[in-house]
Amino acid sequence: MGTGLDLRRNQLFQGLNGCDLADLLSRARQKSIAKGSAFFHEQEQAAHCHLLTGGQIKLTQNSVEGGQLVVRFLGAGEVFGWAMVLGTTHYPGTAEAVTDSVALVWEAETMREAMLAHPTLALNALELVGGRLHEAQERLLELATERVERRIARAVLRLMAQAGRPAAKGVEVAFPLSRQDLADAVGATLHTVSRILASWEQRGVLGGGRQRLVVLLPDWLEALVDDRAIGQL
Amino acid sequence: MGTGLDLRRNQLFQGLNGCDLADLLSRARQKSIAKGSAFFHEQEQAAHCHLLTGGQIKLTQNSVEGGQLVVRFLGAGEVFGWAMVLGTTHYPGTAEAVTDSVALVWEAETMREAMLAHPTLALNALELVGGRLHEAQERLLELATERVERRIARAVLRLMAQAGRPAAKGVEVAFPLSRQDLADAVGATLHTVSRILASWEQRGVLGGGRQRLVVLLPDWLEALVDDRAIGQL
DNA sequence: CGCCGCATTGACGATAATCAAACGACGTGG
DNA sequence: CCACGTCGTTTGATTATCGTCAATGCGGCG
Repeated sequence: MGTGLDLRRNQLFQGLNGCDLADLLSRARQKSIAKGSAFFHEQEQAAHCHLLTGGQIKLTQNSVEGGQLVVRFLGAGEVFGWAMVLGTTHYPGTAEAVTDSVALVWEAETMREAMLAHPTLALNALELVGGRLHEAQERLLELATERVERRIARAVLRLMAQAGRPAAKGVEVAFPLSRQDLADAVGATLHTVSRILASWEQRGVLGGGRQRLVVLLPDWLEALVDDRAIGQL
Repeated sequence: MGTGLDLRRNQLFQGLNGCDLADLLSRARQKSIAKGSAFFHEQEQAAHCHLLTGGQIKLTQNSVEGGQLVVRFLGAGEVFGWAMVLGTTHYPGTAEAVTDSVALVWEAETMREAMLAHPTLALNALELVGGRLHEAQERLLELATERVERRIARAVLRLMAQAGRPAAKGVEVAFPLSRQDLADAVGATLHTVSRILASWEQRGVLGGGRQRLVVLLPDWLEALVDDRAIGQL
């Protein structure tokens, strides 16, 4: 569709033959969402299944008294909002576009039928969810056992790996994210994050500014994550 | 097999016809593990898929520097240790028996073939993992936004729902668990958990002792979880 | 030009970790 | 059967990490 995204290479569609894929695609609808709006909101009835073909989104969950958690950031090619396919009737989170975004949308029922007809598709989905579960448990371990600074370092490295783009000096995270977002991703407050990032900036580990993040010394962050106390100054 | 566990009712096997189920079962091996030992350890090569038919186990993950997280407690009828089916080559955690336990064990490959042959099975698995993912994300939100006391309350209520057994007075958690286990389940230290449980005991919310837990006032815990500050004394 | 949302910074306080010690129950072996 | 040792638990004192409260600065957008 001219977006440069080859769906045959998508993890979800591996092993599916061309005709079947085309058939499945013909059953999808396209949905465009402007930056700042959402594909769906937490607690809404979940009847669809989404595949992001362009743009970037942020999956969030809200606790009763104001707390927010960024479940994950995602970019083109990733599946999301498929609660119904996974056996949940309501969306567990909100999918907000942080960039103008486009997604393919199927009726959950259509996707389930396709999986029954093409077990490969179901197995691919199983691996996909398996991967997400694995990640979630890794994060749980980190959140339960590590302190804030290291968790932030991990988050930054992940963002770099996922949305990194070489910049004038260092690697820029091509993803508009506020300190608040980062805080919500690691389970900390805006303030703590700001302080820590500021200290990293002083040491020349990081650059950036308003909604931007540029990693200058990834190795330094890796060292911080891989424990050892780092040669301080 | 005389364990009183009806596998036809198992979530994983729903919608599978009797013959196919019998066939699949005939391909399983049985494995017994004594209390204190493990079905498998974190980081081991994962070539199998397990279904607990008797006993109780504890799934744990260890962080580099000593921290431990209890991923989940589970009882008869639950699937576990199927990393390979979910696309991971090594077990992400350890499955330790807290009671003498028995499990059916398949080669991961066998299970994958069965899923290809019976898409229903794959869809059931997908829902199962979907549920686990959902739980994991809920825990992430809690861990990131709530205080220790409330997290403990939640954990206790969950344990009660999962392994509760009416006792002389109140409901006993039929699961041998130490304060340390509970601490590792909520991301706190043994000491903090001990203190909080002690305070609950004083108020008559809880009873129990060494490795035992008896909930006397579940409503009180629910109130604690559902926020509002509770009428103190 | 002025407002609004994002970010920075400081002071303070509290939650929960860490350090430290002792107790009680249970199981084991003498 | 009792003594002993181990493991789980309790409790106290102290500290530190991080959240809360508060105020100000900055940059973009209307």
